[in-house]
Amino acid sequence: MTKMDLPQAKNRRELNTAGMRATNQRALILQIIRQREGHPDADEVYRQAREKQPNISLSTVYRTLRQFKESGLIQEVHFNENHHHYEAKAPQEHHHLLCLGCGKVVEFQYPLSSYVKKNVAEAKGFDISDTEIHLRGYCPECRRRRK
Amino acid sequence: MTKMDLPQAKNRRELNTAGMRATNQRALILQIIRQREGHPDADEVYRQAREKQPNISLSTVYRTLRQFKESGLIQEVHFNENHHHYEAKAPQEHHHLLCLGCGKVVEFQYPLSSYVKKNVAEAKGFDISDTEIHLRGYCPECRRRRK
DNA sequence: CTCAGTGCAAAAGCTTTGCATAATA
DNA sequence: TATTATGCAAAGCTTTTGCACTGAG
Repeated sequence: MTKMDLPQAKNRRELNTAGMRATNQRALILQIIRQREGHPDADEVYRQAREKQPNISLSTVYRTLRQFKESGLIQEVHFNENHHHYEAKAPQEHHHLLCLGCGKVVEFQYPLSSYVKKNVAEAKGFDISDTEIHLRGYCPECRRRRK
Repeated sequence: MTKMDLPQAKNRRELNTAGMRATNQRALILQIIRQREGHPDADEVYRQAREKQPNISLSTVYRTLRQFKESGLIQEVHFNENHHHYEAKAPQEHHHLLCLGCGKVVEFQYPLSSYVKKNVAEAKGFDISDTEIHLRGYCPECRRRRK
């Protein structure tokens, strides 16, 4: 057991608020996703979690990610792959630019989703809760390499 | 063997043009994806293909879908799931509205992608080849049901 | 005739599940 | 103490791969 740090304590409270028991595993997983740059998949979260809690199981990671997603703490992102990636629910809505060459993911913000949401959703009568926009292509480095 | 119909012949020529051998399996799979409404996954394509060609194997379906995707004949669509869906490369760029209640997928067109492509991509130096936009929410029927 | 493509079976990756044990509220 | 959550192992689903055989060019 290492000493409890502040973000951990805050995360625990948040878990309780969200109606879940605040276990060490959940607090850790939430912390990992929030601190981490990028968009880890389940296995990356698992590997990082084991550094702090060597006994944590992959099932727990999967179960936890699913729950966090359902309660809105994190978001699932779907890239070109057969598995999911996750990111903390961001305060600012943003979207993703994927490089088909090196796999890099760049985030961008654009005052576009609320616009699309309003126009398209209302046209079809949908009540939209989530917008995912991916652009795929080649980043500057890969463009140069491929030239 | 049923008599050869015209779309089949056209598809065969197209396969040759794309640099692949025009096998019955490929012609059939291409036909299925093109004729079909919706966004079948590999298993749906497989089941439908077996009605015409009972010996076709699931591996062939997977291999073929991957190739078609790589040569640009079809596109992969990523919904909320652990597997891929496919659709014919459409003449008109369009995007998807997903209902979280009943799973329905509605397509919509929006003069947005070229705009986003131009503005966002250039900002980051990307060369964009593909735009995927998903809106998730509840369709009119499900909204009523959930009320 | 040659080589790309296929079918089959087996393996590989990702995710879920059943159940006994441990930890939270 | 009463659940809820965890760990482990096993199973499930989607996708890929190896190899001998078939079929297109």
